[in-house]
Amino acid sequence: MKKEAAPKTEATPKRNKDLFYKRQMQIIKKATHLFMKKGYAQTSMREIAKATGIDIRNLYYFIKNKEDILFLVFDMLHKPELELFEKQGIMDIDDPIAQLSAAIRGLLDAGGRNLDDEVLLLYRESKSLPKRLLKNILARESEVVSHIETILKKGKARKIFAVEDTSYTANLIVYQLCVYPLRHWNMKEYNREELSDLMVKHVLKMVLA
Amino acid sequence: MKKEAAPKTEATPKRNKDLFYKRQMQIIKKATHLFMKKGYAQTSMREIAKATGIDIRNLYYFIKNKEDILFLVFDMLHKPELELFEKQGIMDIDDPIAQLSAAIRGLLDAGGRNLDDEVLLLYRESKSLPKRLLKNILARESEVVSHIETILKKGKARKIFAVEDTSYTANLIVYQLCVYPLRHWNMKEYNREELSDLMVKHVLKMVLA
DNA sequence: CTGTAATTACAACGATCGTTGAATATAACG
DNA sequence: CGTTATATTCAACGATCGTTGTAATTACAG
Repeated sequence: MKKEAAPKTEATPKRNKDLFYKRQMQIIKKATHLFMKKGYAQTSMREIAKATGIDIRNLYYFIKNKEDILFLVFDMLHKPELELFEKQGIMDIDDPIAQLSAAIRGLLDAGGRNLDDEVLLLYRESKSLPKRLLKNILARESEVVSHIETILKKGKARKIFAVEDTSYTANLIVYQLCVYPLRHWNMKEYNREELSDLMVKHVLKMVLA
Repeated sequence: MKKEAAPKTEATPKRNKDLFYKRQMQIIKKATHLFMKKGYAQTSMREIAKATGIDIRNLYYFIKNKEDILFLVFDMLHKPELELFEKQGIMDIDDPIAQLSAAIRGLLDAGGRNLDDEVLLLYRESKSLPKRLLKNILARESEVVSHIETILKKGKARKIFAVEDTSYTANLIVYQLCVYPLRHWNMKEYNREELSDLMVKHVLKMVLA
């Protein structure tokens, strides 16, 4: 409402960066947990301060403001998903079926056991971010979708997959990975591994020629 | 935090009920619009008052408190979905394929053009409801899932559908109906009708033997 | 017309929110 | 050691939040 500055935290210490970013990460992690549990708007800065053991006024030395925390949280949550495609060798797998399966399993395990509520957080709190930052976040997610679409196109070209609209289906696949966090109330019966298998099967049935 | 009373609005006028519920509905509709646009926590009672033209203190004559409004909003949004199965003849269709297709198209058109953001609201703000009310809301949604599962089971018995876990797939189908509202940023290319067709095709491909 | 119930008009409460500045202590460098 | 950069300690601000009670007014019943 008041200022709309850069997402960067104002203080940029030149020496001993480690400690600064360590504290920042400490804040982000605690905030993530609180945001997931109570929601962004329902979590006060005082709660974050208490959870981290850092005084409220001190908090503002490490982060710019509350919105900045939310942005940093999203930033952290999406990192593993992108690294999956960039650093790990998924895009190098030749067989489209094996590649798609690996991508799905990889994305499901990307955030460890966290992914569950993390994605929910993204969908839930995206309206709390200013448009500029939201676009930044969503652009990252679009990258993931693009990677999936690339796999689909290759499979389609080899006549292994039969998908009408690769963009739509890629979106649907990424979207499906969040069924559990978003609909946990109806799906308590499955554990992570069962769910992985079910998803791979469903997706393959959906795209196979 | 303070009281946890019944979800019913305290005042129950005996005569001239119409006007009372008319005002209540007026509040709910405006609130729905505000909640969808800004989010529940970010919408103040004063904004609702201003939007309806009713004084803040008078608002509390028609509704119990802010949470009550959110509950009534959800209550209103889910009504068309349930009526689709109960009042309309979808459950009477014999052919599972035609029945499933009709159910999907019906659910997509249930809320008219509203459905889009309405579902987003449910997923986004469910944590703002106390557990008791949340369970009530989710139970309604489970009814929809149950109806879908019934259709799937019939098709499976007739060997028209091939689904491993009807419960999971039913959840997945209902879930898929909300792709657009939840991922609108990536899917601006499709209009409602195109999306209807795509969904029916995808779902059928997913369940057909 | 009279009495009763439904609605509106009206202001103030305590609580909590996000945010800020200055003075002091600690650690790193020459 | 002395200087400089980094980190911690501390209290108070204005703003907005959700909520409440009572008295005056309207609409309807007999």
